[in-house]
Amino acid sequence: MDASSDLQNRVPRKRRKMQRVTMMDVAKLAQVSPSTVSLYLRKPGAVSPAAGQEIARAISTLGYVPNLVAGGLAAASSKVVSIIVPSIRNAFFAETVSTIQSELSAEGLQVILGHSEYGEDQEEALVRTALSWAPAAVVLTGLSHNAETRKLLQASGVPVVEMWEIGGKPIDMAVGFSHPQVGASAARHLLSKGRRSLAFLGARMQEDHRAAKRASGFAEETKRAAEPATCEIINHPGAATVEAGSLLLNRALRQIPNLDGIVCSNDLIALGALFECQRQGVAVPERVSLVGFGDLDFSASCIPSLTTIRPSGDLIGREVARLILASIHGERPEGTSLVVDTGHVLIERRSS
Amino acid sequence: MDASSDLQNRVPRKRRKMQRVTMMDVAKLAQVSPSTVSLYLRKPGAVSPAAGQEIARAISTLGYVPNLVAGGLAAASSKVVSIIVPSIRNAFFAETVSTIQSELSAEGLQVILGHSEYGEDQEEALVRTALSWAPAAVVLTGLSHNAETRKLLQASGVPVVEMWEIGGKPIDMAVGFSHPQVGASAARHLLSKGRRSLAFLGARMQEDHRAAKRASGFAEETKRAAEPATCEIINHPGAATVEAGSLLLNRALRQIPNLDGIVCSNDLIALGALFECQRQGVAVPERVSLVGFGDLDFSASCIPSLTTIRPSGDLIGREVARLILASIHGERPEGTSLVVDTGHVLIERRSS
DNA sequence: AAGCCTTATCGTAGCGCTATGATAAGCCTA
DNA sequence: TAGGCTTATCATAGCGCTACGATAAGGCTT
Repeated sequence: MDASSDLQNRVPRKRRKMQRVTMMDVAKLAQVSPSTVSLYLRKPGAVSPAAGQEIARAISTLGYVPNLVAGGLAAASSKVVSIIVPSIRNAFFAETVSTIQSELSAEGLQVILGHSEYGEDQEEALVRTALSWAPAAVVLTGLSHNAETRKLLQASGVPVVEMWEIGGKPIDMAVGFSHPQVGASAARHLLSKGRRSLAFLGARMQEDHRAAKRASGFAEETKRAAEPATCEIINHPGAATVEAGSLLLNRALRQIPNLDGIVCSNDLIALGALFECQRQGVAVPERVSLVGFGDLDFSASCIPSLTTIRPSGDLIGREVARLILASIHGERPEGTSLVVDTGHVLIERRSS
Repeated sequence: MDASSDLQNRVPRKRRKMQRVTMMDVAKLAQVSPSTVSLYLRKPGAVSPAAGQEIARAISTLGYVPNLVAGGLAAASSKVVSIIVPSIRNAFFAETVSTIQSELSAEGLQVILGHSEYGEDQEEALVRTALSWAPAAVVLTGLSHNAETRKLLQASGVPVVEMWEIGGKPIDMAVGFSHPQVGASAARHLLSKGRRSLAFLGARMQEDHRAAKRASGFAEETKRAAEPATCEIINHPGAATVEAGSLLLNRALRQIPNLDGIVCSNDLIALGALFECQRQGVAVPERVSLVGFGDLDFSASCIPSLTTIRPSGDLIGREVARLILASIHGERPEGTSLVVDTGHVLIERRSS
């Protein structure tokens, strides 16, 4: 035979890999069409009870596991929600992610996780891969992103929720609270206790813009006070840890002779500061008042118990999930950008 | 025309949704075939430099984002690794997940996260959905799973890593350490300090089998001691929190008159116990020695600093990632189940 | 009983990509 | 210069599912 005929009647290619059980197999066993199986899986109410039972039986006898990848491709949108946080090690974000995850998994959505380590370029890369999953929604942390990230997301048409911060223009939706207001609340609290030489102890504020905003809100409220008061912002370039808190406290003690009020960028730092006060013989709250942020696990139990500001990562998570589900179900008021303020609560305990 | 001819020459269906830019578009612009673009994306070295440049240019002008869902379907295995932990709120797992994620993302793998809340049936459901992603690997926590979970995973042929525990028969691979040995180390340490009335304070040990194993390892080592020593295991049914630690300490003080050595199931509980000792006027380490587990952030800084056992969640994460990558690249010795012991280290500080 | 709705089910064309094997284009070697 | 080997590139058949539109089967009207 000649070459041209060879081109025409080609041998069927070897199939690469037969996967276990497909929807087709289920359909055959249940004596219905694949479409009906698919329909049953997506909207069980739409098929007749008889067919439904037949299909359910077939699924269980065959041990059928639907292939979400194929489904995602066919539906042009996969059942994943991509969440990008600065760090999962951070208890705040862990709580929120955990809550979002719980709420979404009830609706059959998966969570894909990424952490940016507070880098905007790294965040952009994560957004890029997130979008290659054709996700049902993307969740970002904060409102600060580089231009490319915003462009990518806007162009994608995917619902986007920015969480843990409000007070700027969101890409799409936002759930969180105002960080400057948190700083201001802390300042007012200390001022109301008669404290006049204040310090804000923060970590990694070059990158953690939200912490920086709490600091500046704090500083501004101090300036605005009726009685004259001073305020210094002290930053630790490393991570916000208990140890950083100890270091920061010592720096504050050195820099501010009459220091009598301290706000920490989070409760871990506050705990470190508290321990260091104890070591240095600085009485809390007698000589200095201490206010944290986050209301972590230990904050109510430590000695003295820690006055802190609770932002409720849990509530944020629930609201994020709610907005995502509403968007997916098309219940969202078109055109308006949705912003939910979850607020914050100052919890007064013994340290102030 | 009759019905049968109508069946034959049907109108082409409306396409549902055109996606932005496809590989085809890139191929057209770069004047090569789609296969070449695909090849370039997967193995850049395999295409000529000239074609590569052309393709790269096309990708950037069009802003092409590859569709991983389609890729996953075609390749019969998606670039996701599914990690199932009991809880992300737990600092241990957060650390490990974070590390795995970092290591894997360098190889273009995504992490899908699930949390089982210490429920085996919930874990099974998570494994089921995990498998519907045709994942490159599945990571589970611990060696205790229900029969169905094991069956599903074994049948799937997907690489499986069980982490944070060794000492049983893994489904496929395991990375972790022996929990009874951790308990035994803690017991030996307290005994060596002359402590004889010991207690193990744990939380949620009905569900947290690993904590329960640390407790029993502790109890057995105590029995085996040269000098006679007693040991009680006290369990708090709720979560392992600082507050649980306070409650547990009070119960221990009530139940054990001469209590002089305490091991806590984790450092959060130990911190709570430490605070409570301070409140109750129980001198640590003079009257009781205290040993924790986990070496969390605060353990070195608290007062007194906490003797603890470090399991190294970070190392576990790195090893898990290494095994996964080896499996994917087919560098794994066939047939052997791989088990990596990451060990544990007792860090002696002031609390003992 | 004809006509018109519903409702349940089906057939099939892609979704965008990768794997496979084929082909074309060089590049030696004899 | 022919034959044999590498590469580099290509054409195409699915991967398993969902969405679309069509069809069949009843159930009401009038």
